[in-house]
Order: sequence, then C-alpha cells, then structure tokens
Amino acid sequence: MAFWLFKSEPDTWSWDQQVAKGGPEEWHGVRNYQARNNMRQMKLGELGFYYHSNIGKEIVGIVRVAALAHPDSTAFIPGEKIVWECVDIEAVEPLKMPVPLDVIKVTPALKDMVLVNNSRLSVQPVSDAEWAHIRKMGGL
DNA sequence: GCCAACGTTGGC
DNA sequence: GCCAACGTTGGC
Repeated sequence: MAFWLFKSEPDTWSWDQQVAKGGPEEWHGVRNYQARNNMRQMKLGELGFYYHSNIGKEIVGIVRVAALAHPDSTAFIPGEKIVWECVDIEAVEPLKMPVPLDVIKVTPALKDMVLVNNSRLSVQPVSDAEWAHIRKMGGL
C-alpha cells in the first residue's frame, strides 16, 4: 500500500469541487513523465493527500484511487499515439485542520518530502511515515 | 510581480 | 548526444 500526493491549483480544480463531484473524477491534464509514471504505479484503493498549490498552499484532504491509469481523454491528438495517462480519484475526507506548506517545511520529520524538495512535481509519492505524521497533524 | 527550479525543445 | 534557449510552475 503506497501513499501519494496530488497537487491542484484551486483556481482550476479545488478540493470543494472534488467533494461536490460526489464520486470518481479523472485526474487529467498531467503533462509530466515523472508524474505519469507515479500514476501508473497506483493501485485501486490507494490513498493520497490533496494539496492546494498557489492559493492556500496546504494539504486539505484525502482522496482514493478509483481507477487505474488509463489514457487521458484530454490528450487525444488525431494520428498521434497517446502518451499521457491519468487515474481517477474520489474525495474520502477532509483534514480537520489543513496542514500548510510552511509548517511542513519546519517539521523535521517531513523535511525529505517531495513537496519540500521538488515542489513542481504534480503527482508525488509519500512515505508511510510522512503519511501518518501529516494525518495526525491534520487532526485525523 | 518576480524569479528560481525544472523540463522540453531544437540547433549543432 | 550536448547544451543553450525558452516556457512553465509555484513559492515568495
């Protein structure tokens, strides 16, 4: 069981919209090979954090992988091979208290998080220890 | 709004 | 295959 982190600009697609969706939603639009490869490794039912970049800059909720990686329907160019893929995710529950980036940065147990060291990667792995730590900080 | 970090593109 | 130029992301 691996853990993940999904980044989204709330301007584009926010946690509230994800919740309002009430079910699985394609995590489309990822155009980065590392992020795609992470999605390919996801298994059904695995959990991830939902992070708001730019506005908020905090982890706000927990999502579940609801469909394995499949071709990204927004990446279709006639005559070209589809290289971009996405999983589907659905909202599970919000953190009772969002965990902001600046707090993560000053927490020694979280100093190796990808979010701290490669903030531009939009789909990231999270270690078991980091997962447990942030859950607790978030009041779950 | 600025800029650092990173990824991609394209000339050689 | 290298690397400079460029575009994008995202924190500040």
